[in-house]
Amino acid sequence: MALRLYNTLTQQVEEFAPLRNNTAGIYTCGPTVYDYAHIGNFRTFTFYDLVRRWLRARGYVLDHVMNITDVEDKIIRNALAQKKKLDEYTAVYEKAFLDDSQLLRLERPERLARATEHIQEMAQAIQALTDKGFTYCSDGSIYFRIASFPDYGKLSHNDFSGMRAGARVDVDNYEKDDARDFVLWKAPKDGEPFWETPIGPGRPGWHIECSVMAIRYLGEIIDIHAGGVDLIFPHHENEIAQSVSLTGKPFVRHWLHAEFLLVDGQKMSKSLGNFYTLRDVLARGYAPEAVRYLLASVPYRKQLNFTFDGLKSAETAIERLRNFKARVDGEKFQPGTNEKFLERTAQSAHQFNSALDDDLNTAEALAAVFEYIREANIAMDSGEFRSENVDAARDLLERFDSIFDVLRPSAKRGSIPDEEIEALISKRVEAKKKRNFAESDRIRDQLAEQGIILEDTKDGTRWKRK
RNA sequence: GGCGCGGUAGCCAAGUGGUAAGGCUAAGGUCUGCAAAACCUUUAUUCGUCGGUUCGAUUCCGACCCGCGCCUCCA
Repeated sequence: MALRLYNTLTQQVEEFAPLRNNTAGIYTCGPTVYDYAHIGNFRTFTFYDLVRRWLRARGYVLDHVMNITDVEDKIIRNALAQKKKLDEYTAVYEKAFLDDSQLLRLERPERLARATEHIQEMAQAIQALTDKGFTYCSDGSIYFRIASFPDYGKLSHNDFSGMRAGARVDVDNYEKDDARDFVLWKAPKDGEPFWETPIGPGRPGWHIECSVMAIRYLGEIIDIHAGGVDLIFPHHENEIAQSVSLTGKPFVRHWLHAEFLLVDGQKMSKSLGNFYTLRDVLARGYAPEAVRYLLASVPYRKQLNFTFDGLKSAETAIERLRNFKARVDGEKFQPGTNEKFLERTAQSAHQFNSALDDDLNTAEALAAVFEYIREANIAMDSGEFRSENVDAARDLLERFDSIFDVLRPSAKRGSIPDEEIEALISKRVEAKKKRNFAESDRIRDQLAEQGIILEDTKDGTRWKRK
């Protein structure tokens, strides 16, 4: 079965097929680097990562561009307050974003595109829109005239046809002809950074960067454009208006939107005090993989209520997966093949694939894996699992981990080295042989204090870091 | 008010016109020198409410109730 994805535009699940035979052109709305990204932002970014990984698993070559918005009102305000140059200010948060992404094992897109590095191209695009009659000027700023774009509202399924607000004043005190119109280019204001361009001095509005950079790197029609649901209106609606007006072609074939992460049943906000950055969560001692697992385990079109209980539950679930992997890798099985169980493994792999093909149903994919693990454990306990079943089990785990990527523990600082652990374990084995359980338990407790858990199996002692 | 998402066991959550996946938690048990890991058993006659269609609905239709989000800052 082919990969099927829900398309916000058509409100239907549609088969994915890229325009350029095997290459998927993807544009995702990235961070605005005015502050640390919070885990709600990372829910969406984790979703992008899953899209990437699953497309690759399905044989597509990725051509993925993500923007970094490094010029915008809040950035300018904060940079001014700290008396810093724009790029000096944004560099801190861009780095923080990339570091956090790495902790969450989010793959780097093929290209990261900074808004400030494409100002002249944006100016050109705005000029082109002006030449075609889609814009107007007001107080040195340039606006897009929504009245000139009849399809406005198609993505968000809003009907604006009856709505004709008169001239009004927006938050920036710029004059607009129509409430729906949005700014393409902002005239310079006192003390604020601006760029000299053929369309005059100023800085770009928010929406134009995505249209310009997407078209620049991916062509006029892109396969997938993704973001959070809050971007559907007005951001993506405005991107469509600009891009289609510019090229005369449909802009995007699949619009994908991730639902919100909630905290205490509400959208995260600083005023409610339910605002967590990744740093906040890790500072409480949770592993980054647990965050990744939690964010990935709830299908992206469903709101996800973040709780620390949920994180704990994610950690335990990961433990179970890792324990199983350790068993597959470390246990000695009787020689031979259990054909029936090979079939069972293939069935689980198929179930896993079908779940992800079905609009990235990660919950169902996980269920397939856990069900398999339970049955494999039973087969191992009863001796029905044979040495030649190991490879298939490993393949399944690898396929799982190529998407979820939680099996490898994150390095923890300050742990004792492996050799030291092994040495202590040998001492303990000796003590146990002599039935000196007091000594063997003492060693086990000593290791436990340092976060090392021992497991005695019929094939010897296995250990892991907690 | 318009648009969108959702209401399934203590918590998270999948799913189907034919009688409820999976994870976590809890209790009991098997295994173990004791643990750990693993396994077994138990936990929703029921899927927001009320109607309708149907031999049969959690799943389709209608109405209603509740939660969340967007409606020119926003993942």
